[in-house]
Parts: sequence; structure tokens; C-alpha cells
Amino acid sequence: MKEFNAGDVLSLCKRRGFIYPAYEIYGGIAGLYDYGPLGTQMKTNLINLWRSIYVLSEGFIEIDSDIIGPEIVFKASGHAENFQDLMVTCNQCQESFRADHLAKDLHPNPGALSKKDLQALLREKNVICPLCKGDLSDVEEFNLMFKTKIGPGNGRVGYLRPETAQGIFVNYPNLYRYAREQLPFGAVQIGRAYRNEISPRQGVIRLREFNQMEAELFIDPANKSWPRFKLIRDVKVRLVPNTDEKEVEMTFGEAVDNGVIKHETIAYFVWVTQSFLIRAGVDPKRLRFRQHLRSEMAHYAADCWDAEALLSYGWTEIVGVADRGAWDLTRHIQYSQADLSAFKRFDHPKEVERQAFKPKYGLLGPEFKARSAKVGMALEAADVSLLKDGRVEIDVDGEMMTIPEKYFDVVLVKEKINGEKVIPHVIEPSHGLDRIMFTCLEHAYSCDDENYVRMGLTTAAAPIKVGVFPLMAKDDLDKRAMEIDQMLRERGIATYFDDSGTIGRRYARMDEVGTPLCITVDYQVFEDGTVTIRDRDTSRQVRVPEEGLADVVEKLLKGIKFDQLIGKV
RNA sequence: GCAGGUGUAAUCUAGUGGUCAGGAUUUUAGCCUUCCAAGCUAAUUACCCGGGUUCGAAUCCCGGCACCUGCACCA
Repeated sequence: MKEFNAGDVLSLCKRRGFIYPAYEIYGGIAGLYDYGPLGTQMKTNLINLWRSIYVLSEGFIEIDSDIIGPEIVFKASGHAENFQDLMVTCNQCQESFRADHLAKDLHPNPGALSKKDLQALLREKNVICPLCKGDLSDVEEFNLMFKTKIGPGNGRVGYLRPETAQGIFVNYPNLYRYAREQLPFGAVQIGRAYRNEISPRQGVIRLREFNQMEAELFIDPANKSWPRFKLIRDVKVRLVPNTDEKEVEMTFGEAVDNGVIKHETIAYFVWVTQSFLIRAGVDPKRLRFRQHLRSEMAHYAADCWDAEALLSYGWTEIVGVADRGAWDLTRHIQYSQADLSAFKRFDHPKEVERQAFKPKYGLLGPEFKARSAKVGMALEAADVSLLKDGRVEIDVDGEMMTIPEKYFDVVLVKEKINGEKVIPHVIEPSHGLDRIMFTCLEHAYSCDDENYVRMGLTTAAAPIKVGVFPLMAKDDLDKRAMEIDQMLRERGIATYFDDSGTIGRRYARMDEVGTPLCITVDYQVFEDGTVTIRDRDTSRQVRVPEEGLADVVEKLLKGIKFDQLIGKV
């Protein structure tokens, strides 16, 4: 086994059609990559695997929302604020600073200043580099969202989404209704997102246009247990808690019992993530879950665990599982005025007695004419504590009105309360598809001393499942192999037919792109109707009757071990 | 964005201010070949882009772009 680095893997990816640098004939653009034929197929395979877990097994609903969104969505989400930092750089030591942080003592609210004003303020007060006392650059805007205009002329300001999650949050009322108004329910979205990164690096690890698979699970804030958690209590996981930042292995049950992971729901989806990644082809020995440090956790997050894979770049975040609390929905409630709550029905309705205003509609009518109904409704909704000096001040359609007590009585009312409105909390497993894909490729890559490259992709991820070869392209062997190839493709199995050059070269070609199985039709087929199936990882072969071949192949692809098969055939 | 390094074919690379560049792998066609990158013959493909210096630049200089490393950024 030879040492290798990400460059070797990227070379192979380009050579064999997994990943190409985008716009290469024009010199390329940093942070943009295209998927080639094999890459696209593999990406589709990973998506289908993920979808089968979230949509089929866990019952999430899937949507596909717009990439372009109006400015207000990203004001609500916080991205407009957090993506547009004003920065200055020290001309001497090259350190970068948030411009508003440097102006903290010079202005009551520097965060609210425009770029121009902040620039003027810093210049006027002769602010210099706090580290080395060097001169500072002009104030520069770092806008990490791609801005665009919606419509002709001045249009409306729009942005390309920096994450797919917001499309789910803004559809919350529709999805809540679709889920028949019951918690918990979850929604997923798979799609592209855009961040105008300052410095894209490390191949496809930091991209300006990337693919996300995000799930948003809406749960009752008062109940973060998870029924299916008991099924996975005894599964082990490697954790790096933020308390001492040391890696420990424990079961999910222990992690929750000891408070390492905050609650069952987060823990369960860390498990879902772990099992997905391993089935996708991430090496379990190079996978761990690291808890965000307090300082790196978003202020609204209750807990957050990143799946990290060990790549030649170092430990790299590939999935984040966060408890975002009620933050997103609360923000969208503020900005949109929409009702993004869930109605939590009590097991037994509560009888409540309370004091309330009872409007005298007979008097309200002549006095307030057309507005009397609205005044009455406002009175009914108002709290009796507002009553002062024989009058009450209430808000009617945004206008404050003073209503003397001759227009109402104060009475004791009995109310039956069936439940309460709550803003659901959100558990978000967010997957960087491109990073996961690259991790699968790098973890699958092996190269021996003879420079023989073998990609140990899992059967789920492999873009080609079976290579089909005639031992020689003559004597009807090729015809026979072609029939097998077509039969397998009709069964929905992705094959690759190859009759060129020597058989060894064809095996090598398939090994290099991670094809798990190869079928070779040799002369024995004319004697007993059998062909050989070759296992990529061991190069071993078994003879299998042509009849029933597809069933055997399907079993192998589903995970039956090659060894078990040898006994069976 | 800053600093340093790099840029020759699909991939890995040799090379020099002076015959429009050599090798290996790959690919394609043919010969050969009864199971793991065999051999033979032939073919296709490259000096990142733009400007400058020079009689002459792939080579030296400047600018751009891309990649690598470090810094910064990473909601």
C-alpha cells in the first residue's frame, strides 16, 4: 500500500470521469467543479441511498424549492447580516478584522453604520492595527451570498440560497398541513446552494456552488425523546465532546444517559448519519462525531455534532447534526407575520376561569359605527389588567383607542382550552454531498507498490455495478457476453461491456473505478453453461450458471458475502 | 484577500534563450492472446492566458487565471 494524497485521487477522478474542473477550456474558476459521467452516477447513487433512509425508512417528506430567494428571506434567516461583514486588513501584518469591532468604543452602534460612514469614522479617529500598530486597508465588504436581481430594471434584490434549509422553513405552513398538523414531522431537500467563498481550496471540499442534502425535523420542544432510540441504544459511536475535546467510544445509550449528547433525538440522528455514511463508503475507522465548541456553536443552537472524516487534508466536516431550537421559525414569524406554530392538543382539555371584558354591543354600535365590531373583538381579547381609572386603552387595527367602562362589563368566563400553540424545535442533519462523495472516493482509494489502483467503493455507491466481458472477442463469446450484459441492464443493474485488449487490462480498468463485480464469459460456457463472477477486492472467482445469474448478482450487490456464495453455487 | 511555491498531452513527467519539445501510462485501430495492466505495429493529443524584452521566448520579465502550502474567513 503506497502513500497517496488528495491530488492523486483528484487526478484519477479527472482521468476516469468522476470530477472535472469547471470551465477548464477557459482557464477554470476556483470553487467550481463539474461531475463527469461516473461522478454523476455515483452522486445519484448516494442521493438515492440517503433518500431511501430519510424518506422511506424515517418517513420524512421531500420537497424541491427555489434556489433564488428575495432579500427578506435571508434577512429573516440571519444570512444577510452574517454574510456581509465589513472587514479591514492590516497593511503590515495582514491580519483581518471586523471593521465594526474596531469601532466599538467610537460609536454607540457601529454595526449599524454604512461602509462609507464606518470608513470615515475609522480614518477620522486614526484607528490602527490593534496587533502591530500598522496602517489599515479601506473597509471592504465580504458578501458571501451571491446577489442578483429578480425581474427587469431595478427589480427586487434576490440572493442565491446559501443553504437549502430556508426553503423548508418558509414552506412550514404547507408542510405542517401536509403532515396533518402533527408533531413530529420531518422534511428533506436535496439541491444546490451557493456561497461566494473568499478562498475555495482543497478540491471539492470548499466549493462556491455545492450540493446539500438537508433534513429538518420539527419536534415538540417539551419532548425531545425519540421512540426508535431504544433500538440503537447499544450501537457504538466515536465522539469528541466539547468538554475535554478527547475522543471516546461509547454507546448511544451511554452518551445520552451521561449527558454527552443532549437528548435522544439528536443522538438518534447522529446514528442515522453514521449508518448512512458507512453504507455510502466512509471508512468507520476514519469517522468520528465532534461536538461544536461553545464558541463555534450558533447562539441559538442547543447542541451540535459534526460528522468528521479523516482525509489527507485532515479531519473534515462532512455532516452537521444540530438542534436549532425555535430560532428559524421564530425569525420567520417576526419577518413574515405568518403563523408558524404547531397546535399541541392536551390529552384532557383544561377548564379555565378568567376575568374578561364583555362588550356591550348595543352601545358600541351607535358610538363606533362601522368599527364597533372590531372594537368589540379587541375588547374581548384584551386582558382585564388594562382597566385603569374606569377606562381601558386598546389597540384597534394599529390605533390606540380609549374605551370608557360604560361600553363593557367585566365578567367571569369559563373557557375550555384544548391545547396550546408551540413553536416547534428543529433538529437539522445537514449533509455536504460533495464532501461525502469525495470522502467515499478517498477512503476507497488504494494503490499498491506496482501502482495498481483499486477503488473499494461500496456496492451502493459504485457507479458501475458489473463489468461484463467475453474472454475473447471471438467464437461467439462476445455475442454470449452481450446477451448477459443486456439481460442485466434490463434488470436495472448498471453494467459496462468491454471486449477490448486483454482480460487483465479490463479487470484493472474496472478496479480503478470501483466496480465491485466482473462477469467473464469463457469457453466453458459452451460445455456447462456457466460463467465466472470475479470479486473486486480479492480477485477471486466463482463459476455460476448463466441461468439465475441476475439473482446471484443482485444478492451480491445487496451485501451477501462472496465467501457465502461459493458454498451456495 | 495576503505571503510563498507551481503551471509541458487525458494522467505522471524530461527538457534547453536557437531544428514548433522527449519519455511513460492511457486512448483508438490492427496483429497476437483460452482469466488479472504481457508483447509487436501504427495513430491522436501538450509548452495555462495576455503583454513585454529579444533577430528569436515553452524557457527571462510583468500582469491575469488556475492549483498547492500557510495566514485570515468558515453564520
